[in-house]
Amino acid sequence: MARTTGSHSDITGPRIRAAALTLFARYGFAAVSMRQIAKEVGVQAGALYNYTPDKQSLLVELMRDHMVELLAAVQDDDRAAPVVRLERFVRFHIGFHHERPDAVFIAYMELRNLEPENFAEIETLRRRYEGVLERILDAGMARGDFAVADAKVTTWAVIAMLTGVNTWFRSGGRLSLDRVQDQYWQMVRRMVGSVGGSV
Amino acid sequence: MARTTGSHSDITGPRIRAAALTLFARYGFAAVSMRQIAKEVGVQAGALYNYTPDKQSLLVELMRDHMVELLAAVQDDDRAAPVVRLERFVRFHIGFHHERPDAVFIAYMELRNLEPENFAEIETLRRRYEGVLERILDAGMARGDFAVADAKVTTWAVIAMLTGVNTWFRSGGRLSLDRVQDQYWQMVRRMVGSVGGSV
DNA sequence: GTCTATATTCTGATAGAC
DNA sequence: GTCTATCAGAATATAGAC
Repeated sequence: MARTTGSHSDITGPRIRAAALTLFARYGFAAVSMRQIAKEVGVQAGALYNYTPDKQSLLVELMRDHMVELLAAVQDDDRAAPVVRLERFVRFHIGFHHERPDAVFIAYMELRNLEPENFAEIETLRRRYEGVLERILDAGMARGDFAVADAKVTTWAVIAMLTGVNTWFRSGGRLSLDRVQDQYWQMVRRMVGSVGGSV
Repeated sequence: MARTTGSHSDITGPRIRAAALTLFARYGFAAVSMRQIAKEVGVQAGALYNYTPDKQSLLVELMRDHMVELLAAVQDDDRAAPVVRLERFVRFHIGFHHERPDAVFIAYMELRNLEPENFAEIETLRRRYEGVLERILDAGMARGDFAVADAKVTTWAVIAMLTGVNTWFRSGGRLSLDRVQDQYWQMVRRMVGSVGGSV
């Protein structure tokens, strides 16, 4: 039996977050007003404050959820060969980020709008994600599969390159997502000095 | 002889642009008020409007100046070997962007705050810069020096990777700028399938 | 839980004195 | 060219009715 009255705490909360995600991504956190979010959801501005203490909390929750989801999904298996782990990481990063462009955009662009303690929290999560790739590179170097000058620099280079896909790739264009993942994997494989085609 | 009165049109204008650059980069265009800019310069808010018709013009002028400077500085010589041109491009991009982090940040982050015709103008300039790299890759493929699956995709991948340096590199840290340029050049050279060390 | 109404502060931009 | 003063509107957040 559906609810019958004006009580919608189970549905309004998610809708507020969804509206904030879309609007923050399109116009930027500072440019979006609480009234705009409320209008998108179909409630009055005052009603938002039943779900979030303030605008800043709305932003940091979106960013934290995104980073936590990312970390839960990445699933690196350190028993596999480094080159296999690296290929999985490259394809995963492109695919995961492609599915949530708004969250990715916010997570990378709105860091400067976070208050210091919130910034520190999100940065810790980001560094943890970077650590996944760095450990793969370290493992490959230890086995002699990769020839990388600096694992940290290479980590940043690879992640910047992969995240950049979101700025130009759109489904239905000249290239399929699979093909894009193939091309980036080829580039990354070469970058780390793993020229062999085998495992 | 120095000027003696309250007339400072030759100095206030640049100071306004400098203040806007710093503040927009730090807090974001939408989050910065004209009063904040005026305070940084040391004038009242109304005085700003002797130098700019509105806030939007201030933003687009900063972005246009940056892109025009970038295009004037890139200087590709198509008589040189593609691998030489590519190395110069990589080192140039990192060096140029390192010297003006605020302008780079604004040019990449505030596109969504541009009105449509301003956005179109800046995008044209950006595509022109990307074209410089794309032509280098095309030339290298035509000569068989590079083995690149897709020149456009590779262009975007390389530029994203190189621009990403600004997010982590700071002078005086573990690595010198020269060393960073060396490492990125090695990665790019491998990415495009140019494994030989000679010209 | 949502509403209306409002307190308070800030916004971009303009007018007119000097 | 810069100032003070101001307009008209929008911002975040809160109070209290229902």
